Amino acid sequence: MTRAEENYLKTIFHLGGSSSHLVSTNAIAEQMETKPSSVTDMAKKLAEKGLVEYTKYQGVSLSKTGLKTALSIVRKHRLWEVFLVETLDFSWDEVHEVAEQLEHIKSEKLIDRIDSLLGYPKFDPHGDPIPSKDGVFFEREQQLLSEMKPGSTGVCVGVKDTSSNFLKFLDKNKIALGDTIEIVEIEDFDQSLTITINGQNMSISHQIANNLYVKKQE
Amino acid sequence: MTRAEENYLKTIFHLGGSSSHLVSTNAIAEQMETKPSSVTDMAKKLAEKGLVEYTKYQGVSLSKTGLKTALSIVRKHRLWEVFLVETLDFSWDEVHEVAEQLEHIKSEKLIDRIDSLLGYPKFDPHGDPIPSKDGVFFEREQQLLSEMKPGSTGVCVGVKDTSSNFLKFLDKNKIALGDTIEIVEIEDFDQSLTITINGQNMSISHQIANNLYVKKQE
DNA sequence: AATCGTATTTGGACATGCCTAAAAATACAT
DNA sequence: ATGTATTTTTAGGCATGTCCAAATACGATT
Repeated sequence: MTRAEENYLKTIFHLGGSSSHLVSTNAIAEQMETKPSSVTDMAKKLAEKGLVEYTKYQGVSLSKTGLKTALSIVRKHRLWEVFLVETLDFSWDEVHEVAEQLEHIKSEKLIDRIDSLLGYPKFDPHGDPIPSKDGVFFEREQQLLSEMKPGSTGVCVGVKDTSSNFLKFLDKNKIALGDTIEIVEIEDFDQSLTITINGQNMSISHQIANNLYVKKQE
Repeated sequence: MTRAEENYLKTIFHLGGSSSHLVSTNAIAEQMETKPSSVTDMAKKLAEKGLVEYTKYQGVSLSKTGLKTALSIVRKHRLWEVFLVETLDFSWDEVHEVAEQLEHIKSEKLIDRIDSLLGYPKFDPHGDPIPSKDGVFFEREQQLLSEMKPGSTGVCVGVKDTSSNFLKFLDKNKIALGDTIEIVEIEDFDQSLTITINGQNMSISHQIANNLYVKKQE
């Protein structure tokens, strides 16, 4: 299993290509910043190896073993992210790049020991769930802050955009996972929100709210 | 800097190719388990990039920047080995393979934090010195146990052979770095040694003694 | 059902890093 | 000094993974 193959499987997984949902050549190319023709080549190769199902002009989806492989890479990526933040004091906006490299290290013992060192975390620093050794993970009940109604309350559980810029913005405004947010009001003309967080009122744009996952409080 | 380039530089360093000492194509090929013709190709490429000096039919040696790069890879390899043993409870005979992969991770911050986490160790689990960030390291005063005279005493400081087999042998016989060894006698016909270690007498073959570094005690 | 525009695939090409087989240079004999 | 053995290089090829440009298929519209 080469690094390129692993990256393709991971991307297909992130684009929802599990359980026979088809992902288009174009979508993969865009996500990976490569060309559709390269994707076609790799699709053939992965299909050959039984890691994806591929139908010409239709798209690809992960096979059972393909999904298993993808999950193990995602697991490694997210565990390394936790390690970088928890053990080495990286901030959550600088872990992605390094984890992209570390996720390809081949040693089951290594990742299991890291898992144990960290106390078997269930979520990574961005709130994404970490698959267990045997590929099980819980999709947490969540929705975008932008989908909530005024008057409702939620706990911040994850981010959709994991770009450094967005994460730094959250840091600067003291918005962190675990914080409780109440929606006070939504402006009609630009969809911006007034929220209460940590006892303070503040205004955030629709774009921000559209990239923050919250868990609705009853 | 590709992974292959890094591996070549590391190998040249280990074969003593610093400070204008020439290393032969064949030696590199053998060490890397590849063919001499491949080495020639890479030698040209590295010379092109200014990382080695290369004269046809003579051999290669590291340039200043080549040495710097090699040292940074060796530093990373050895720090990761310490991390695996100290933090993740790997045994010293199973760290090499994984460290071979980890040494290629590109993140200065990562390795510096690992260094700090470990308390800036000076030696790796096999007793090899760890270069500092700016490439400085101390070659410890040492000699092979097989070169010592009967009646002399030394402290075990390193291993020459780092193969899993040899290291497991040492474990099994309770020989560890830091132990004091006294040479009682050397057999004439097979060069085997009788030594006192941890208050016990034992016999070891010449081959074993030829792979153990000790520091002579005055 | 024909057409237009987009998505996808094909064919040909390139860089990297490796290989084999043959040629060239060097080293070592006598 | 000359021939032989060894080392090293060259030449040509192969696999991986990428790209571009051209050809092809799809699907939405009419």
